[in-house]
Amino acid sequence: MFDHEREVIEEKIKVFCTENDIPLTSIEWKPLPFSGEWGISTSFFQAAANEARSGKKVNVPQRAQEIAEGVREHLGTPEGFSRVEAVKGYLNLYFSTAEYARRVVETVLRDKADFGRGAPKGERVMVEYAQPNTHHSFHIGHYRNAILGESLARLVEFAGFETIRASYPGDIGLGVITVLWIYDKFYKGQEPEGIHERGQWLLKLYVEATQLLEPKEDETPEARAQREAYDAERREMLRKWDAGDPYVRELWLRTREWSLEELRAILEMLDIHIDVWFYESEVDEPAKEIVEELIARGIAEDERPEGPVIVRIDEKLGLKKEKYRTAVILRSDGTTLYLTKDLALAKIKFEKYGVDRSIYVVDTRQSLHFQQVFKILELWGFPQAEKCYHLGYGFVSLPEGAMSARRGRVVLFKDVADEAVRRVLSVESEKSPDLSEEERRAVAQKIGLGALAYAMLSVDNNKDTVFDMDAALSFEGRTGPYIQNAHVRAASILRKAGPLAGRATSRTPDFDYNLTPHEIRLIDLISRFPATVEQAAQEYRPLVMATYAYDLATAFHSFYHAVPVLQAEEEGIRLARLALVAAAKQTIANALRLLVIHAPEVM
RNA sequence: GCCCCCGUAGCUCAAUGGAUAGAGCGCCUGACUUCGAAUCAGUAGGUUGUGGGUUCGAGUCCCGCCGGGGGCGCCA
Repeated sequence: MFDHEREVIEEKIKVFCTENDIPLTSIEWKPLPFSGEWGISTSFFQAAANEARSGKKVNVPQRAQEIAEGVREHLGTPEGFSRVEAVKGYLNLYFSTAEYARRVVETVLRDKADFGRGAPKGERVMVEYAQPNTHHSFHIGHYRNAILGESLARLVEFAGFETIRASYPGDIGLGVITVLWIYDKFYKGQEPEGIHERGQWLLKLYVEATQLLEPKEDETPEARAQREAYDAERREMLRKWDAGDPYVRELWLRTREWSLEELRAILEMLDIHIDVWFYESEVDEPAKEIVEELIARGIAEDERPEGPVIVRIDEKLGLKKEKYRTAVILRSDGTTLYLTKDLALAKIKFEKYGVDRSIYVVDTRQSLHFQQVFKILELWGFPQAEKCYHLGYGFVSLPEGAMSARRGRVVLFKDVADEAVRRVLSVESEKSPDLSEEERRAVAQKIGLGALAYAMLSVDNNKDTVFDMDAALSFEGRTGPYIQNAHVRAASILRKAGPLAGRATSRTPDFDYNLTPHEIRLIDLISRFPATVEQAAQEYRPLVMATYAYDLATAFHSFYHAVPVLQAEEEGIRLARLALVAAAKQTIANALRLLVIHAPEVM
């Protein structure tokens, strides 16, 4: 945000170093650790170390300090800065707060929802997430995936990438057929009312079917014969699906739609809007063609009929140790695999959608799978392969152990969301008694889902988590509602200010009074928002934004308590602080938006 | 056997190779006749699993070891 000032100073530092024969390599700026003042900082350890390496006998920390002092004298006090100091090898430049504060607030109030948006990057990125299997129900693990993917999509989009959101439901496979089988055999014609009821019912059928089809200990010969007969029926159904049997296909499409309806309803609730839907079943045929091409080009080896079609990735790359191993891309019976379909899908993404970089938000347990996909794409000759990225995340387990759809041991997202709303409502009636019933529900949903989203996004993605309802739905401390509350408090002040708020925001007031450290801290954080967006997007890490949003909210809450706004003595100060409150509110809202969390006016 | 991830306060987690390793929860102390207490201010709590190495500087990078989790030719 202060690039120009920085460049001017960098130029001067370079001149000083050249004149004094100091081997400066690069200048890197960091925000000054906050201690009541606000500014930027750089250090000279690198330059001093360079001298040491070139043979001069120097003590690096001492020499760094000498250089810093030299630079300080050379710079004097540049335009726009209040003071410059050299401490322990660091050069610290403190901003003249009045001018900088005004500039920050003015920028935010001018750009509004666009404050922090990066310049167009000229690249198209596709983020693939929301890949639940159909004929199941959406559980809390799927939720982590969806919220992580959506936050990432919003981040890269806001940072300046043209962004396409893709969903890839697994709509076929033995698990799906298992549900079709039991439905057709025992429940034909039944259909619960209600989108979520219907979706969840499919999961119940799956659990029941699994029990019927799983071998038991000490099973009687009759039971065993029964089970094997069931299994034969199931396999026959899979064969029929594969052969395009009209009856099985119709049944499959109809029940699949029940799942997809539920998925769409949940995504809608989460404010997620998918641009492109890929279905596993649709890439099956293209996948087969790809195998032929890879064989023809000598990348894959056909061991049929004795074995499958494979790619010896390590061998092709000339690696001695096993790393990517050998991947099977076609079963010996000619059917495709997960990997085959991902190859086909990647080709479609590159060629049909023209994506330059491709991000896969998928469980970290599949990291070998994706490494294999990316390496095969590379061997195949796609230049985009190096810009493919697997954003893995740790799986979500329950206090009683891993979730298991087969055993029906899952925590459904819908149940958690409902519970979240209930809990918010119970505290809300006392917090804001004036709301209408309708408003109250709408707000409760925003707060409940905000708590949930923040609980997911505030943990580094590669860590496994145990889902704890009480922790995830906590509203106090480092949580979504804490941040939302800062936004609400800002909104409240602006409402109470009446016409004064309009005056404060239409023409940015001056900040030429003695700012408190609370105000400076707040402005400091606001000014860091654009760089934070860039960093989070560059590193594909929503956590960076989650941490920032909390820090910003903390700064606002502290400011709120310590610094009077409407009660400030002079009108000039009132106006300036009102403008600052408006800027803080806007920045909090922008940050929350990137975390897929609503910023309500009241709560 | 090989590969990947993790190990930081009692618990859950942060920390582009930089200044005194930070938050939340929990514990204890204070602050609502005052812009909304889902808040704030403060106390206590650490040999960053361990042994080496690189570096002016290591929680962070490299190597070994210990502990936990995940993955590895026809599941997804």
